[in-house]
Amino acid sequence: MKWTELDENWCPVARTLSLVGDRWTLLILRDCFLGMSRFDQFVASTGATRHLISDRLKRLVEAGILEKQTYSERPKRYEYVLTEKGQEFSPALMAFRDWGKKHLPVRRASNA
Amino acid sequence: MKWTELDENWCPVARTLSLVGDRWTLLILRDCFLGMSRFDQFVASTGATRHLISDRLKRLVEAGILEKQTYSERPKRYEYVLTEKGQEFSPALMAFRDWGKKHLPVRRASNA
DNA sequence: GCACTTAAGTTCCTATTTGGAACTTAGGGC
DNA sequence: GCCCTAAGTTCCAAATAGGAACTTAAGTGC
Repeated sequence: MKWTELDENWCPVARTLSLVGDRWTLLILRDCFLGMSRFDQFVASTGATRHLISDRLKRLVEAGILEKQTYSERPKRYEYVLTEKGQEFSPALMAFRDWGKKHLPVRRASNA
Repeated sequence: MKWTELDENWCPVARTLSLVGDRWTLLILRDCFLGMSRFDQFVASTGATRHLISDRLKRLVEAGILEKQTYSERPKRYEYVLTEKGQEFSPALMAFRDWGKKHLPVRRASNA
């Protein structure tokens, strides 16, 4: 089964995963909650390839989780902002954050 | 960047994703919360290949999220159960479920 | 008015992962 | 013996991801 086929699954968790069940997608959403909105910010922050960021942003816009807005007409420049639907994803990221803080502490002292 | 390189990231969300930021991994966890524990159950329920299930179960056990237990000595048979660390992942799945129920309703009447 | 820089992508090619089906191992049931 | 179950593993083709360079449309300095 392909993961995109999960979109009509009986289970709401599976349907959610068909949209965001992907490491880079979730990292992009994390960045949005941290206030980022531009292509190159996502590339730099996630460490994913431009290719991947491009693809994932498209999916997120199609899904109505992000909205592509023009912030400069000449030259044409865009940014991606969370829709209300996207905003409502925050409890999931909070849960990930809390679990990570508790169960996956960084072993290095203070490097970053 | 490979996703496994996220494990020492400064961000707890990223570190969490390095373990479970994968559609099949999260579906396996969902199944665990639904009471499933056996290899073939995961295969049937998720629709992933045996190959993938095998790989993801290994990772989850290594990460201490699932525990591999013998439920039959002869023939050797195993099952996978959530550790406490794994149990504590439930808020994240709840958040996914709630978001999916609200924003991704199934369009078909009642097929499954 | 040419070279350099920025932002947002796209393209190309290689490398890694995934998908699908068959095979394996160790018994049990008839 | 022959088929069945459970938990994997193996093999090969297909899809996806990684890396780096290229594109487009300006703006900046000189």
